[in-house]
Amino acid sequence: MLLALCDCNNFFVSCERLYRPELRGRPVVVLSSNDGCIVSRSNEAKTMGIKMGQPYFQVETYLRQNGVVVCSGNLAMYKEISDKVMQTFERFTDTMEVYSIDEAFLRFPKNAEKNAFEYASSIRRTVDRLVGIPISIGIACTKTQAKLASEKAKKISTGVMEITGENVREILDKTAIEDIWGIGRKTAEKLRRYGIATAGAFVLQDPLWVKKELTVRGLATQYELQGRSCIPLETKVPLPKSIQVSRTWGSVLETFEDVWRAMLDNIVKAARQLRDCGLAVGAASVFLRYGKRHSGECGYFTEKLMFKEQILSDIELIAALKKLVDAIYRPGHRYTQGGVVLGAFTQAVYRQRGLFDQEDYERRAKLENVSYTVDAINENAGERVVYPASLGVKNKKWRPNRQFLTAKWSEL
DNA sequence: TCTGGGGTCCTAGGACCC
DNA sequence: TCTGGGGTCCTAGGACCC
Repeated sequence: MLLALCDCNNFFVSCERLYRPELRGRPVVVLSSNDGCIVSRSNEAKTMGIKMGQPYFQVETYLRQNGVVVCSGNLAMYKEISDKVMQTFERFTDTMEVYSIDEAFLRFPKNAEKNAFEYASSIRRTVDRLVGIPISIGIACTKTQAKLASEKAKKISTGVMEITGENVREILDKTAIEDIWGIGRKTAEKLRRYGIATAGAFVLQDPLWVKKELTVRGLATQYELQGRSCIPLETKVPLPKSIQVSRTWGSVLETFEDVWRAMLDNIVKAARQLRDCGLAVGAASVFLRYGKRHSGECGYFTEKLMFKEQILSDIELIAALKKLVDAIYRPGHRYTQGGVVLGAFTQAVYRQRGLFDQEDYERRAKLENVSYTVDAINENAGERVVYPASLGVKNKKWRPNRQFLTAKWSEL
């Protein structure tokens, strides 16, 4: 079995360049929500030493002085482009796992295994022609090896790298332990303390020791690097176990009215996701964060609620969570961020119906129909045209900042 | 003035059960 | 003097991923 990890190069920057071809060849960075941190960099920007995750305000002057183009993140746009990339991948396999917005694992068809390199090259050409996004491809027999191969592929001109029985040894010996998928900062530090600095040294360790020190997941990583597949391809999109929507707001909020409006926007977004997944929610929590997170006094309030019966309509969810937000809100704080987390799901169609509540049941069904209808209208319109009046029409000062937005929705 | 947002899985420890 | 063995469920915290 042969797996390929297809990974879009500098994905968000590449998306921006689709709409602004004049940015090709220039240093470009894309910012996270609220123009907070750098989350994508062009190769030119990487060469200049700009770091992933760097706070924008720290490098603002440097970027301006050095002609780096700055873009506010536009996740809705990137998702549309991602969908087109994934659709293109589907031409090349019937067994694929969409791993993230810019990556997918593809199982190569049997007849492609002999000419894997050529097959991968044709995937690259096709995606470039049909979508215009550059990709790198790593080929191997396990996911962990394929991830590693794709990292190596990014550094060579062909954009394709295959790990085989012949070259695996040499590649692992040249790979720092922290560059392995599944080995994070803490684990890498620990392994280095034991004198294990490369992937090549890691695979030689006693599996029992690895399991004891790094748990079963570290063991899986070790096996995968050795070529034993332990992490299966997840071809079906799993239903989420929780849905979280939170935002750092564009300005500090202090009154309950402001905070509630901002939270309402999060709740409506979360509820829409819930219904899109065909789920109903059994428990929810809200949180409010105040103060400056990285200096001075700060903290957060949070509270959780279990529903007697699982619900999914905006109206019911809003009513329940307003009480919760009311319970955690305390005047006199400078609120900067808030969010909602939904959990304890069941599939909406399989919900248990209460025994003694015919009237409630009918009322609930009506509210749910309202929500489904509103979803359909908004889906059709391509954006949110129907929403709770209490959200307000103007004065949305909680909206995250997006100073450098490339395109407005209407122009896409 | 200013540092994102959204997930998953694993483990340990406590409560509780027989 | 001395106090078993086995299990489940829940939660918090840690670690990892994009």
